Formats: sequence, C-alpha cells, structure tokens
Amino acid sequence: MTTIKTSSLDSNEKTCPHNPQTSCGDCRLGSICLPLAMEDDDIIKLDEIVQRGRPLQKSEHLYRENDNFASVYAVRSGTIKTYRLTSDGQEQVTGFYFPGEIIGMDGISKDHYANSAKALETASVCEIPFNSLEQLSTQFPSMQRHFFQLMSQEITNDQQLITLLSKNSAEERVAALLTSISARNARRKLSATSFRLPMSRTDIGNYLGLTIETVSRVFSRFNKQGLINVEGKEVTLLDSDGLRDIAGVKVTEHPL
Amino acid sequence: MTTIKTSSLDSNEKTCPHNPQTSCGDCRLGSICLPLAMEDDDIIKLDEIVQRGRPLQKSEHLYRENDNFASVYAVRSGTIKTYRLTSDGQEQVTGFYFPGEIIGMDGISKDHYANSAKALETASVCEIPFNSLEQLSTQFPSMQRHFFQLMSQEITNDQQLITLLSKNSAEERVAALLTSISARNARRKLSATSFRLPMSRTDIGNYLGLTIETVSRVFSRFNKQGLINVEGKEVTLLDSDGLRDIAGVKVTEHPL
DNA sequence: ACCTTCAATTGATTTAGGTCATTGATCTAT
DNA sequence: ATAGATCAATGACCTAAATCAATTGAAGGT
Repeated sequence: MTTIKTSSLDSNEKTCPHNPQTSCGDCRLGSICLPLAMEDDDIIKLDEIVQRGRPLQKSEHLYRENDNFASVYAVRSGTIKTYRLTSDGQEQVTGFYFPGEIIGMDGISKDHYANSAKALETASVCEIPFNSLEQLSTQFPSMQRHFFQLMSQEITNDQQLITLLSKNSAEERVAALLTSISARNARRKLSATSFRLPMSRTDIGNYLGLTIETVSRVFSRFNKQGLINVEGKEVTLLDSDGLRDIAGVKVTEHPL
Repeated sequence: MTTIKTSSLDSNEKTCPHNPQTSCGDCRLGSICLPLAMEDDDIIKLDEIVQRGRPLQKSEHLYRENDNFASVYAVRSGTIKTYRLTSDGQEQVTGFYFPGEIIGMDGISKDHYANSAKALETASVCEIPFNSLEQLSTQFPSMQRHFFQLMSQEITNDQQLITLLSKNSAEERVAALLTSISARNARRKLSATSFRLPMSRTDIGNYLGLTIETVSRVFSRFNKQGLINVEGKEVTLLDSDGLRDIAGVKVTEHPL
C-alpha cells in the first residue's frame, strides 16, 4: 500500500534528507512529544513507523480540512496553526502547535481531517501513519495508553479555550495566550520571557475571538503598563507574574 | 418508580430501570452509543465489563473535577451536564450529554477528571471501567478504533463550540443549541420539534457564553417571530429550517 | 396555606469590544 | 526604485450584549 498524500511528504526513508534525525529515542523533543514513560521497546517500534519528511515552507499546508485522514503529525520544528472554515467561509483558528506537540487527531472520527493545518513559518513534522499506530497500540499497551492520553489532553485544552472565550475579557485572553506560549517555550528550554510570536495579529485575534484592532490595543496597553515589551512580533515579558495574574488561568501541563 | 417526569424521556426500555437491561447488544441506544460497526464479538465482551449502577437523582454528581479517573460513562437515560471551575471559582458548562453519549474521556490524560458531571434530571449511566476498556482494546482492534473515534468526536465537538463562541451572535448560538438538541433527539427517535429542555436558562447561558437575560430575550424574540414556541422549558420548533439558517452551523453527525 | 428561595422575563442603562477609517512600516514583485 | 500588498497601530463612533433593577412565577419546606 503506497500512501498518497495531498501535501507532499515524500520520503518514506527513515533518514531525513535534510537534517537526518534518525530516532525518536535521540530526539531532544522526546520527553515532550512522548511525555509519558514509554518503554524503550515502544520507542524503538515507534521509530520504525515514523516518517520524517521534507520541511514545509511558510504558509504551506500539511493537510486540509476534509482531506482523507491517514496520519497524525508531531511538530518537529516551526509552528503550525490549525483552523476550520465556518459555514459562511470564515476561518476559525483552533490552535497553534509548537515542536513536540501533536496534530491531526481530530481526523480520526470521520476519517477526514476536521481542520486544516498550515505552517506559520518553515516547519518540519514527523508523520505517524495512523494505521501503524493503531496496530502498534494493540501490541504495546503503553503506546495505546499514551495516545489515549494525548487525545484526552487535546480535549482538555479545547475546553480551556472554551472557558477563555466564554468568560474572559480581551486582556485576559491575550495574557493567557502569552503565558501559554511562554510556558511552552520553557518546556522546550527556550526563553520563557523573550520570544518571537510566529503568528500574525490576525491569527491571534481569530484564535482568541477578538478583532485585530483589539489585540493590537491590548498589546499596546500591556506595553504601556510595563507588563511586556512588544515590537511587532518580538515580545519580551517584563512581568510574567503580573501577566499570569491577569490571565487568571491555572496553568498546568499544556496550558492553553 | 412509575412516574418519570421528564416528558421526553419516559422509559420505553424493555427492562425496568431498576433491573437494568443486561446486554449492550439489546440496548436500544446501541447504534448511538456504539455508532460504528463493532463486531458482535466485541459487543459481547463490552457487556462483560460494563457496570450498570443505580440511577442518579437530579443534581447528583456522577464524578467531580479532580476525582481519580477510573471509568468513562455512557448516558443511558436522562441528561448530564459537565462543567469545570475557573480559577476564580465560576462554573463553565462544557457540555450537555444525552442518552447514548459518552462522558469522562477528559479524565484520561491526567488520571483525574477535568470536569464535574452532574445529573440535570434523574439519569442512569453505564459505567465502563477504563482499565478493562484498555485491555479489551488491545485484544479487539475494532474496539480500540471505536474509542479513538469517540475521543476524536469529542475534540471536533469542542472545536465546534469554540467556533460558535468566537464567531456567532447570541441568536446564532441559541439557534445552534436548539438545532443540536433537536438533531440529537431525532437520532434517538424522539420528536425533533417538541421537547423539554432539561437544563436551566442559566446553564444554557453559561454553556453559550451568554448571560441568562440574553438567553431569555433571544427565546422571547424567537417566540415572537414564530420560530419556536417556548413555555419555560417546554419548546416546540415551529420553523426548524429557519432556525438552522440562523444557526448557520453545518450540522453533521453529532452537531454541537 | 404560607413563607422562602430560586428561575425566568422584561425594561433601562452602560460598556467592552466591534466597525470604520487613516497612517506608517514592511514586504514583494515588476 | 517604485507601485502595490500586507500588517500593525491608533483614533472616532457605534452596537450587541452585559449589567442593574424590578416583577412575576414556580418549587420546596414547614
């Protein structure tokens, strides 16, 4: 069975032509992408099914809403946004995904992706063919468990966003997003206080249920209040605690 | 117990509520609770692990946020609402669950429920111990597949709600909820046009990110426009198509 | 039947954030 | 280089829904 994909992830080889990262065991994202104690055995098996393809260019799609579902993907580098179209054709951003995070699980239920996934910057992903994952999961209970947990995590993340949209003000939403990105950077041993936002103001507004103008104003206000320093996409959190207070979100494992 | 006050859900099950049906194969909800072609073998096995407990009284909790996770539950009769508490102690309703629908999957990722689950009226559930389900899933691929799909469905439902909260007006949200309940009733062979809302206006508002007053006003307006007929919790959809147009939500399998 | 409490409706007023419009920076392509 | 996009910031205003307030109705307990 040869896989036919809409977005071209050509290489079926285990070694990536560009920057050969040969093993999940060696991946420095390992503990994020595979947060739970998976046994070494399982990781070796996982290695065997993971496809490491060529990088996606900025604004290139990994898959589109309604494409046939075949694989989930682990983000290896860069940032991916997922979005769906409303009945009247508007875009609704449903998530931003950083290295170590998994996308595509929404496609399982109907065998078609419910979201589109688009690179916000040059990005690379590990493709995990779902068939193989399923098979592996029947053989390795810890693998099955792990994947159940990932999906469950996705559910609770979505519910956290629901709460944010339903209960929080514009300032709280933006503060929550900044806090979330900061925490996720920290987890990857990157700066928790100084980073470049990979997404546009439009995407932020769309994700948070706000207009671009409101997002822009909130950034300016935070800047004026000395909570952050913004210059375009470059952000420095000057008062992370203050920001977290405003966010008023219990920041847990995978916060937002 | 002879009187079941919930008009729409009086028990026409073959077996009495206190001596609950003994087999998933016989359950008239079967095709909803187990929407996919699970093989007969699997269903028999499922039967063996499912616990059928005593009914929950109105406002009784099935489990609470942060309780140890052990089981997922299929709603058998009645309605369950799930909710989580915000950092400042407010309630956020995350879902309403009708017979045939599954709750508790949010508990898998952290081994603790992320939501509380409370009966909105007398309700009964089938408890499915997760350990057993996991074991069974390693033996029966179609069972594993089914459960992956259920979780994926939950993700897409949550994303649909995110979109609703982020993009739609009060009227659109209420119309979407009514349309969703109507569709879910239809799936259970109940009236799609006339039913009793099992939840309060407060719960509706909370779920839809609106105040109780706004919900009330929208109901009144719909009533005045002849779209629906409301008397308290009793609703009749007089113009389902018009309502669906307002909702502007592509109603799919498990719509909201 | 009576009191208390909670749920729902409806009206009057306020406000957060949306809409519209302008401007300046970057980017991109010819 | 230059014209045309695209993105971001900010000001003026406007509107949908929140807030505040009052009333009624239904449910529950004694």
